[in-house]
Amino acid sequence: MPTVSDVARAAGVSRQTVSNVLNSPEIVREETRTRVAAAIAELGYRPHASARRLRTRRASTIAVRLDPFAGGISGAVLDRFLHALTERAEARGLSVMLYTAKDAADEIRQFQRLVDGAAVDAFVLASTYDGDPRTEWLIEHGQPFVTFGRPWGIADLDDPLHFWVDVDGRAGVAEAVRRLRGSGARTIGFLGWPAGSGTGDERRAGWAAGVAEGDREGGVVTEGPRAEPARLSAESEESVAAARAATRRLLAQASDLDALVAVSDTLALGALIETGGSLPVVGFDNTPVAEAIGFSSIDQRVDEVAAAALELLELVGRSEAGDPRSHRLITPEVIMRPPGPALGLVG
Amino acid sequence: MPTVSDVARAAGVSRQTVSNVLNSPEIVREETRTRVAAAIAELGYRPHASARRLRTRRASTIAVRLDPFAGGISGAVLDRFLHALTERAEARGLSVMLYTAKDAADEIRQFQRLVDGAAVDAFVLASTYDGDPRTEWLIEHGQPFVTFGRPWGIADLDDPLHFWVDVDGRAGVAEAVRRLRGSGARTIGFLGWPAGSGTGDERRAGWAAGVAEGDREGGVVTEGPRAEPARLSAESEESVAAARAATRRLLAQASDLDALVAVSDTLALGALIETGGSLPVVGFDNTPVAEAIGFSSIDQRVDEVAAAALELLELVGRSEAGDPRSHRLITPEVIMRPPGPALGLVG
DNA sequence: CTGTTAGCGCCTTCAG
DNA sequence: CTGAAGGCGCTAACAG
Repeated sequence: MPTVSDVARAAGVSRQTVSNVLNSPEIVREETRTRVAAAIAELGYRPHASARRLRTRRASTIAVRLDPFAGGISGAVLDRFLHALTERAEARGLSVMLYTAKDAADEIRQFQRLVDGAAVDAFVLASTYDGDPRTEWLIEHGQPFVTFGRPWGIADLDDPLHFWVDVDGRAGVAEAVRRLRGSGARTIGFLGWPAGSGTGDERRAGWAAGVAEGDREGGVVTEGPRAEPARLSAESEESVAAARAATRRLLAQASDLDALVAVSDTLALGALIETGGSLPVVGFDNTPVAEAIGFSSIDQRVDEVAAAALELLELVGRSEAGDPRSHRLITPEVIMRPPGPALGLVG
Repeated sequence: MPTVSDVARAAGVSRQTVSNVLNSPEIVREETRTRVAAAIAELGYRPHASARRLRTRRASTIAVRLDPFAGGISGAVLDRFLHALTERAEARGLSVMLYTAKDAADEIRQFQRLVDGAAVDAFVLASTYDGDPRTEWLIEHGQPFVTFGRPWGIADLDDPLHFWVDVDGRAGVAEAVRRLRGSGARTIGFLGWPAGSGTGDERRAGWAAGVAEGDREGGVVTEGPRAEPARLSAESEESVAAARAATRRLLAQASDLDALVAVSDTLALGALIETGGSLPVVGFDNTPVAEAIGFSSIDQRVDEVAAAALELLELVGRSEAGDPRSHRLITPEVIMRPPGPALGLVG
């Protein structure tokens, strides 16, 4: 492989000029630049990434953790995010490197390894939780990072050192309720996870807000039964079987249900199976199953998330306290699919 | 960060000795080794990956293409493979780097980029096809690679330069037929892709073999109707809707069907929906959907595939013509799940 | 704008 | 077994 020296010799300039043409072309005279470019093309020169890394002390690589495949229908969201991230990163001249970890402590050891070896110069984390030691470590060690998922500690939400992107589940679910009402549904239930998961609580709040909004519009008093959503909501673990049971409970306590919003496609599927498709159900994540079976779902728009994450990475370190640019909330998209016939569970 | 020189000074040895302790500890005297190790631990020294790469001209990194998310239920298999690969690679001191490509030509450009930049020193390709230009390029340029998927050109199957791992779909489907028969089914149909896809044809062949085997055991003459499988087989595109239509056709021409094997979980799902769960159906890929809904499926054992792929990578270049070690066929696992009630489509 | 000088941290000679 | 040089390919500083 030719090196900068070869190119320099061929173009009749110094090595440094070649380097300039590649890294700061604007400071090189037009004529010289084209001559060098010609030599580069002719020799088929390609910069040697390792050498550049050693010199610049930057890897132009971001690390992403790949969990040991949790399974479940919704596990695929992170994979989709990864696809999107890889594509966007490439466009910015960044590479994506993967690592795995058993737990947070193990992951921190991986941080050490990757940082010390200068293999990587930024991290993208998913699935953050309250008091996450990983973000603490990264902040403490001055490592640039972005999380997909907001920090769930209240005080951290505006931490200018914590750059995050998240999907506004609350807005998404509220919009789904609106859409269901638009197509005639009046009593809309919710199938959620047990309280305590930040994500799930947000989505439930979105449903409650959507229902309250409908009640106001419909002239229902705030104390009325439809404005008290507890009766219309049930909790379930993330499994189809549990979702079926929860749906049964829900129908028992609210036989007037017109439609359901579920916190995940897994739960939505359970509800669909249990009801035989007689009720419109909206899931969350717009997984391949939703598409295959043909039920409505809320898409996280991982593509936007990936783009935002990379934008934020560029700001890391340059942000002031309270800078709103240190985080980004993406509004998901409600994908409505015609109910009933497409499902084929009833007929 | 401390460097080898710092460690050497602290331990009172030369830089080279430190390097030896790290790379070929057996040639260093025990006592020196422990002294150096102590210095390493005390200073918190970590080798600098970029510097090492520059010197050794090896990246210890393998590249994997991440497709722009094809969607579909079965797309997840590659993701699962990626998870497994990352884990296994890490254990061997290798990193996994991702790239994307629009088409084969684009992918070859990526090869160029990654190879010339010395960012990567081996490739793992998935979804190979007959006359794949990618493998040709890699062989021509002496780049180590393994494919997940056998080369579908007949002449290439034993090419000692083409290292591949694949899942034995034929054996898997034959075993599924056997298992269905074991639980009482006598007339077992097949729902496949249109002929021409290597993978699909193999799976169909496995079904035909399994049926013929059952006929022999049952004392049926080879010319009998059950030994002529055409009637029991239908073709469908990879979509739930198409699978439902194909299932209808199949039932029309073979109303005596006891069970079905499908070439994919998508088609299996279509068959299940169409039959309302009244027939046992075995899918392929053991996707989360199969697990969630509870139907049987054939698992590709991506973990074994990943392990085999990495083993093969170590052999690349050292293999002689006809060396059977240049490829590996993994037998998939048939996961039987109790039918009917778990599905909940009927009751 | 261009050229010169000096390493980045490591490992592979080659002598001791 | 250990130590002394040299250089992988690149770019940050400076001097012209």
